[in-house]
Amino acid sequence: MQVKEEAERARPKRDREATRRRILDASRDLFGEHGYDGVTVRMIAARAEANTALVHRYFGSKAALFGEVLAGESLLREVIAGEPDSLPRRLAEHFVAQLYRPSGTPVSRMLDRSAGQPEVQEILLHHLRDIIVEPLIEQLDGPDARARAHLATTIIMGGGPLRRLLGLHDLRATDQAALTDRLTAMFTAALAAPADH
Amino acid sequence: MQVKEEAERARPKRDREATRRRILDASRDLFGEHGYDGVTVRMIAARAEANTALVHRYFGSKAALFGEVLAGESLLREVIAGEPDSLPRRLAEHFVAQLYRPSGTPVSRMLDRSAGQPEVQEILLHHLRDIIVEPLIEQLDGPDARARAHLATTIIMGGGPLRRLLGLHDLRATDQAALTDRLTAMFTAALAAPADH
DNA sequence: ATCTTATGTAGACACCTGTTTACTTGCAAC
DNA sequence: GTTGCAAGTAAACAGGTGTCTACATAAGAT
Repeated sequence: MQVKEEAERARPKRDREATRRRILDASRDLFGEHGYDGVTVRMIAARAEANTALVHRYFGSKAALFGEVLAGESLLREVIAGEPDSLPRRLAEHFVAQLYRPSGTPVSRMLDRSAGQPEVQEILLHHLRDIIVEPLIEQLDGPDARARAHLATTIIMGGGPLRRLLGLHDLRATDQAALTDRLTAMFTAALAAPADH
Repeated sequence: MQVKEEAERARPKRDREATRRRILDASRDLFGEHGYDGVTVRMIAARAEANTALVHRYFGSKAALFGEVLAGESLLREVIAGEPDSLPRRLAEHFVAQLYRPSGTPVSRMLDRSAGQPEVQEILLHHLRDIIVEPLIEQLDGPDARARAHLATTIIMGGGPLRRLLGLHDLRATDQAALTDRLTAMFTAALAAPADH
C-alpha cells in the first residue's frame, strides 16, 4: 500500500522547505498586520507551528526575515507599469481598491507600520525605491521626475497612517467613482509634466 | 555676594517646575526624533538630567507623558485657520516650509514616527482629529467634507514617511515656487467642492 | 538493523523595557 | 538647630526581547 511512485514526491514530515514556507507565510501575515515591531519571533514561530530557533536557522535574524518577506511582495509594480497617460488613474484605482480590502496589501501595511526601526529602515528604503519610486520615474517625462515621483509617493504612503489612525469609514462612505476621480486629480497634480498644462 | 533680592526669583536647586519642564523638553525632542518606541524613559531621564522615577512621579506613565508633549504642539491649527479659498496654498506652503526645517515640526515627526503602538494610538487619533481633520472640515463647503479632509490629511501625513525613508534632497532640489504650486494643486484636488469646477 | 545527517526542540543567555519601592537629601518653617 | 515634607536617587521588579547552545528525534543510506 505504500505508494512510492514518483520518488521525489514522497515528502518527509520533517520538510525543510515546508517549514521555511510556513515561517515565511506566518511572517508575511503578522508583519503586515502588526508591523515589524509589533511582531516577535515567538509569535511567528507559534503561528508557523515551528520552533523559535528555526526562524534563526533558516533566516538568520528577524530583520533578514523581514527583508525576505518584503522581497516577495510587489503588487504596485504592475499598477505602475502600463500606459503613462493613465498612470494617475491607475494609481487612484489602486488606492481606492485598497480601501475595500480588509487590511490593504501586506506590503503597504508593512511599509506603513514598520517605519520607526533603524534595523529595517534600509530594507524599507530599498524596497520603496525599487517598487515605487524608480518605476514611477521611468514613466515620467520632463524635468524633476524624481521630485514628482516623490510627491505621488507621499499620497501613496499617507494612506497608511490615514487608515491606521482615522479609519476608512469616511472614505468608504463617499461615492467610489467620485473618490477615484478626486484621487486621479491628486496624482495628476503630483505627476504631470510642468509645461503640460 | 549672595544676592537674594527679589525673593521668589531665588530658586531652589530642587525645583519641581524646572525639572518637570526639563523632562517635558527632553521628551519633545526625543519623541520628535525617534518616535514613541524609539525613546526609552531612561533616555528621557538622561537627557533631562533627572532620575527615571521622576518621569513617572510627574507624568504617571510614558504614554501619558507622550500625550502631554503632544498637547503642547499645535502648529498646523494656525495654518488651517484663515481664508478658505487660499487654504490649499497655505497647506502647500506649510509643507514646503517643513522641507527646509532640519527636522520638520516636532508634532509631525511624532505623528509620523509613533504610529504603530496601540498604547498611543488613541492619543494620536484624538490629536489628529482636533488639530487637522476637524479644523479642515470647518473650512469646507459642500458634501463629503470629511472625506475631502481625509484626503488632504493623506498628503500631510505622507510627508513623514517620505522624509524618513526617501529623504528630502530630491524635493529640495526642485524650484521652491514650482513645488508649492504643484502641492497647491494636489491639496486643491483633495479639498475642492465637487461641483465647483 | 545501524549509522549519519539534518530537522526540530527546550531552555537558557544577556539585555532592555516601563514601573515601583525603599531610601536619602536638601529646603523652609519653627 | 530641629523637624516635616517635598524632591531626588539607587536599585530592584517583573516581564519581554532577539538570539544561541546543547540535546532529542526522525529520515534515508548502508
